Amino acid sequence: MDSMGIMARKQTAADQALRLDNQICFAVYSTAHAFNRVYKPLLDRLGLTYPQYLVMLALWERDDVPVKDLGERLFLDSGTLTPLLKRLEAAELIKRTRSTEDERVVLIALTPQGHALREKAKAVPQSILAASDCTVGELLAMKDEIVALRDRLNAVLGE
Amino acid sequence: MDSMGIMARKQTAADQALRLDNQICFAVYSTAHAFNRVYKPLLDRLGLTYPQYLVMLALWERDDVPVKDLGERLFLDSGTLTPLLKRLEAAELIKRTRSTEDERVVLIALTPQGHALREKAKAVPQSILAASDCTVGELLAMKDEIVALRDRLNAVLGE
DNA sequence: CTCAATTGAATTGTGTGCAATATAAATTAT
DNA sequence: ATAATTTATATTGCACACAATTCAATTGAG
Repeated sequence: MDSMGIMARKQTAADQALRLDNQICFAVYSTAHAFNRVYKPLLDRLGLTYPQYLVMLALWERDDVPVKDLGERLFLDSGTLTPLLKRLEAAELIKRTRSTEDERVVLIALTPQGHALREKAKAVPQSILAASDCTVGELLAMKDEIVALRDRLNAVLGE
Repeated sequence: MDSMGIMARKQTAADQALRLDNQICFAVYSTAHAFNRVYKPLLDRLGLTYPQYLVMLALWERDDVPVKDLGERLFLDSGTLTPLLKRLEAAELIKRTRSTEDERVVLIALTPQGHALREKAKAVPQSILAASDCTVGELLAMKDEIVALRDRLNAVLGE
């Protein structure tokens, strides 16, 4: 109790930094969850989870790619992607085939159903935009800032 | 192939919105993971995972609270918190006791070790700040924007 | 006062996320 | 050409995250 009294008198910068409200990181973390919850009912209709949706977005842009490529684009590793991709294959949205050129490589290709799902997915971003209650311009500006932050963090991780 | 040719000619707004790079949501999602990876080595020294660290931050601010309270502050439910809190109890950082007033309520209190860990944790925010390579002002501004977005998303979820 | 409805935690089941390890294929170095 | 190293994916184990369910305790309407 004595030390608490002393602490209360000198609130250091370190103390302030430990406040939950001050942490950008918690802001990002909790916003990611909020997005996930908004996406859930929309993606349920497509039979996808949010990470699966991200994989499909990546594949709709470029198809017939190694797992490695997908991992680099989504910042995910094989421990995450392998089971996820097996579920997408079980749902017959993708096909996994080992490359003949390099037997280590597994190529991910969309099935006709996988391609077709893109049309149903087109409605999703609009609903998200509505839920965010922002203009496209505001969201894009914020996105650019966040991506810049992410890239700096990833740069530190790569030594 | 024919339909692809037609698609290429008329790139609609819906097509653009499905691009991975354009999704603020992916920006938030991937930044949360990047933060997690930066935090990992720092929190390993405290013996905490990132969600456990968030719980400790919350408890360092206010102690002796029901699980429900923690859940509301962190946007997490009992399915996530119950096992996490059991691990913190096993690590002797917190104590879980059923309230005598309302037997349904489980109160979470810090142990002396739990309180003590706060001192070691003070170094963490500084390291994160350094990794983010931003000024405090920039981070706070970005944090406020992201929190505003999160709150709007959560508002939609609450009907 | 009583019994149905509500509430707070815990449990169960599914799906990430990642570290650590394993394995097989390809590359390089000798 | 063969051993050592590197590379791409898979596996295992642990820790979230959340929907759905369960269960006990409390509240509230009649």
